[in-house]
Amino acid sequence: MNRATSRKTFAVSEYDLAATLDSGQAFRWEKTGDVWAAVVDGRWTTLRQTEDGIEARVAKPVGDWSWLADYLQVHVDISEVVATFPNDDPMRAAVQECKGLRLLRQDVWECLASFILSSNKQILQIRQMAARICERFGEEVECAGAQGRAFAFPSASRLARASEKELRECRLGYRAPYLLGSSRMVSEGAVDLTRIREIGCDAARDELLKLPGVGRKIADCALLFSCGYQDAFPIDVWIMKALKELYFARKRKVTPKRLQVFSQSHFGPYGGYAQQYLFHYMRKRAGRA
DNA sequence: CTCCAGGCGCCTT
DNA sequence: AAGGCGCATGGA
Repeated sequence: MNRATSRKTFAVSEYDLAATLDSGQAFRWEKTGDVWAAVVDGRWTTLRQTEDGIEARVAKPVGDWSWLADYLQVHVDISEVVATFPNDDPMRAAVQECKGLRLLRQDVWECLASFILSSNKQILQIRQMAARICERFGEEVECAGAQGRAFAFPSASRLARASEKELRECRLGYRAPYLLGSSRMVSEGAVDLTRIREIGCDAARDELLKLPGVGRKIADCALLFSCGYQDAFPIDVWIMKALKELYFARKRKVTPKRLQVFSQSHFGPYGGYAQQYLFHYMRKRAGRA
């Protein structure tokens, strides 16, 4: 065990921290100036991009920083990943526009629950819903400085003890019973998230699909953003639009099934990364227009 | 005001 | 198997 410190620099290059934390894969990061703050692995954590890489701080000194290295996936050689992408116009444009975009490795339950909230909502509103359930049900975490109070994402067992009414008071709308039902099944072990990273992508997806409010898209988000299944390819409205416009512009009728099959074969072993590049590329384009 | 948002579940053909 | 619709809420 190394000497405990409250600050550490991860020496990484080709890592766009802002793009990564604000690309719709995680919903808890808040930016103040050039500093990003959130609770990771039960610790209030701040991150800042520097010349040398990423500088991290925590409230209480820790000796082992592997929890954060793993979360940030600092060991990933992103140029190696990008090299596997198909060499076509859309991907070249997306890579050019999104240099340094990465995938995080989030907590499985937090990621899954967050995406249960995501259906038919804008990213800003997902963030607001997540913040409300953290404040109401999450454990308070020690937090340095004048940032106010910080709360961890509530566990499945804690949310399972909430009422649907309480969840609706967090403005979850019709998602409240979905989150409650999934919380109960996970906390009772009807769906085992603890082994989900080891059982293979397809088996893991089948497991997640047992949960109420979890369909193909939300399952794929959890598989990609928290389980490390890097070929999972979530198809949401943005990606649907991207695939239709960029790859099927000449076709009149493109079915979701067709796009699903295409995405699995076209984007290679790191298809999930390719998906995130396309997603971010489309959002940036829309933001400019 | 209307439109639609990192969809899902359920009900029709 | 495939398509349509309702759902709560609130930003644009």
